[in-house]
Amino acid sequence: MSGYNYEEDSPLANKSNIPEKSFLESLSDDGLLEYIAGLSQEQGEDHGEQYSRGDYFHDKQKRQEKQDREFRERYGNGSELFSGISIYVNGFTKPGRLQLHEMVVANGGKFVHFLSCKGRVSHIIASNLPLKKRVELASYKICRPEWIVDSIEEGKLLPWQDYALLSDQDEIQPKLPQTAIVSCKHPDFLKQFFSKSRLHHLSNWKSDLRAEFCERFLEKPLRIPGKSEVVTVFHIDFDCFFASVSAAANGFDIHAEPIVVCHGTKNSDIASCNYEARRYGIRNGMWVGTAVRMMPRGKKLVRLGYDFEQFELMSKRFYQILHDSQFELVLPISIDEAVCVTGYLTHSECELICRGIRENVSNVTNGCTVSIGCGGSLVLARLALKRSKPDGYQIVDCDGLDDVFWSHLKIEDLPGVGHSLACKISEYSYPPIGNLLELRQMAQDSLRRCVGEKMGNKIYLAVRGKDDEESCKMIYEPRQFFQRKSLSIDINWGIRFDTIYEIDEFIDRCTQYLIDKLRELDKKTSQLTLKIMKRSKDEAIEPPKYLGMGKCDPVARSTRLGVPTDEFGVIATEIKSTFRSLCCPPRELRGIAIQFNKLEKTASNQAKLPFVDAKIYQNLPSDVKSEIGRELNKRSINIRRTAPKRINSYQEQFIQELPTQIRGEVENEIHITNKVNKTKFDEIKEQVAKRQNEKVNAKSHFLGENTILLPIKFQNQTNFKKIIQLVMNWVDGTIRSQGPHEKDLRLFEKYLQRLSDTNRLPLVLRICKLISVKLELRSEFFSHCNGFQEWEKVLLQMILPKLNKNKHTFQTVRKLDIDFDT
DNA sequence: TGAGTGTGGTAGC
DNA sequence: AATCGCTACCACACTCA
Repeated sequence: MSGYNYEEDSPLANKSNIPEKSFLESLSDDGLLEYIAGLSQEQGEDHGEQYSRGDYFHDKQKRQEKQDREFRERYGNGSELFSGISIYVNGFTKPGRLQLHEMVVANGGKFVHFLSCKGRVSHIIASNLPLKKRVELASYKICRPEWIVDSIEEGKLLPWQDYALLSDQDEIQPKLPQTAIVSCKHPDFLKQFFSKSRLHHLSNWKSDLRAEFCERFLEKPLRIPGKSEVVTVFHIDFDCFFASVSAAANGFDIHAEPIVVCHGTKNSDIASCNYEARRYGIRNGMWVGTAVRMMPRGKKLVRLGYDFEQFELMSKRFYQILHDSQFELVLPISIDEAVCVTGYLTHSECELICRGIRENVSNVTNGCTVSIGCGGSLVLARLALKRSKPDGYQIVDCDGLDDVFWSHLKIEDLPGVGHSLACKISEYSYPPIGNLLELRQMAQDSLRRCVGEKMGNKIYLAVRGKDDEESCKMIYEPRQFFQRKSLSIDINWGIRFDTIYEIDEFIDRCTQYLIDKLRELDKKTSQLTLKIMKRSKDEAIEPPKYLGMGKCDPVARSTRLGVPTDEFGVIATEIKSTFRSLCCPPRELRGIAIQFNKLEKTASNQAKLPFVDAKIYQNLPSDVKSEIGRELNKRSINIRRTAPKRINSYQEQFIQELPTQIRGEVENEIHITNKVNKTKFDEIKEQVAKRQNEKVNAKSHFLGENTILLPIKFQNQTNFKKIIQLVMNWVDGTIRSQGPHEKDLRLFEKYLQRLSDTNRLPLVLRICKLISVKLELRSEFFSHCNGFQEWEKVLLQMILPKLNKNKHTFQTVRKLDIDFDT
């Protein structure tokens, strides 16, 4: 170890000269937070009395600055290897903390001593991390110290991912033989399902690649070609990616046997099949059983499983090659596919590039092949790619395109044209259009009439080798193009529930999943959509595919939230409430999708507002607390729990969890109450209190326990009884006077509407009956009163119509009564 | 006429 | 044993004021 002596540098002698106050004041916000964290951290260690807080920290601060300067002077050969990187070392490491500190600082990096403030640390170095800490630091880049050592040795910054600290659990846990399927009622369902879902992986990879593109862009703004510039586009794509990679990983020769990648043996989707399998007519997306039947007698079809890790690894190497090539833009399309853009290149230059890439990729992926299409526009590159497959490349020049090129392309080869549009187009004229050569003959107007304005235009341009404006955005406004605009989760497999409560729990878990992602993005949402898949009438309860969704009717409903939010309570409650409004009997549900539609950046003043962890604050030596407290106060820095819980009063939390509609009302009520408190009209006050009480009780009925983690309980007898009690008192109290107040009545009506919207007509019926009985009982004395007549009107004009309107659904609702325990 | 909603289609393997 | 049918985004038809 180098000869640094910390004690030597301690400017203890100076301590009396520095007024304590000015020291605190002299620190930046970050510095202050660090100071507090440090103080709290060191509190447990035996420091001795001679060390007072001011000196201690001042020492530390000065010492560190000095150290860093010295390190750099002594060792810094001007290396900027770690420039822009700031590391934090956690726990015991080899080499040790001090050595790492030295290495990083000497090479232009920053060394952070405390993890007090998020965002200041780019990497965490650790050799071993206990599970708890791992969870706590999950959002950081955590890698082993060898990353630093090796990077210095190599003289270049190595990818930290290669040194990522794997959890002990990951390593120790033995690979279990196929685990049984976890039911959708089980908390681990989502995790297990996603871990095996190819589509989930494809979607996630795509999002990650897009996010990475944006980050890259932010770091180093790319040169975007001008719209008038001539560009060359390379569209590069693996040949049957999953099949190739799985085959290579399992030692199969991709050319020798027909291979498919799938889970099962019968009604399982084929994610990918090699060209050998395609010779027999097998296609991606087919069921395995169908494919097996297409094989000639005696010929075997090889079935391989998914190896998502391997797919990811191969993709990483693929993209690495593209990034290392001299493209101006590398645009991610999917895990195995990218579009690369350069300025004008000659034909032979293009050829050189295509060959180079194909060879490089094959070298690093155990012989997997990519095909490349190259042309002067996105669409030409893509069409050329189609023609080049498999295992080839094609460079096309717009002017030199012959009829052969077009006649070999199918309508579905056009980007954005799938099965549905292809059918529409081919059937639009007689004889049916079969290839792009024929489609080129179609007039722009007919095309637009056939497939719509935009798509008609797009296709018209596409068959002439030109991109439409929308597709161009990928090149000319890539950041906007790859920016995420929504966030959602879809589950349409394995969904089999019996009760509404199980669905509530499931919705809670989905919501939590989304919120975690939302917070990672530092965003909030202001519009939600719930989409469900409901078994179509007359469809079998269990479809051919095991736990599949079968034929379903999709239904969607969206909600606007007044204020963008990332609160679990608000969102989960809203979704659960929306689910009820869609009237799907629990057993008929086959799929759920939840979307966050309008994403907004978390308000910057809120996001950046520094805060001190309450725990840390509590740990401070008591003599400093008050002083620190004052300083924090002065700077408007909050003390709060680390898991930010912004709701502090019971009432607020309660309101947060109400569905928006009701929330608005309750908030309004509270607003009125506050006003009333000022004007002190006792009578009104009483009325409002009563009304509010009634509302709150009504909400308790909806929400049951107020803990967000508990399932919503609808059968809470006590609460419903309370509501009835309230209503009855209300009727009693107003029957002999002027009748119900209009405002009260409106609230009451909304409550009834809510009940009927959420399939609880029996409750409405019960309220109806009780009121009717009450009126009957009172008719002898009060039938002449205004109030009596008003109530009769309510019964006949408001409540009964609701029941009648829903008569047709009453039958099904009846069946659900058991669930609602009325 | 413009804004908002729900539906449908497509893309990747 | 089966089986893991996701998810972001655009365009359109429709409704409402």
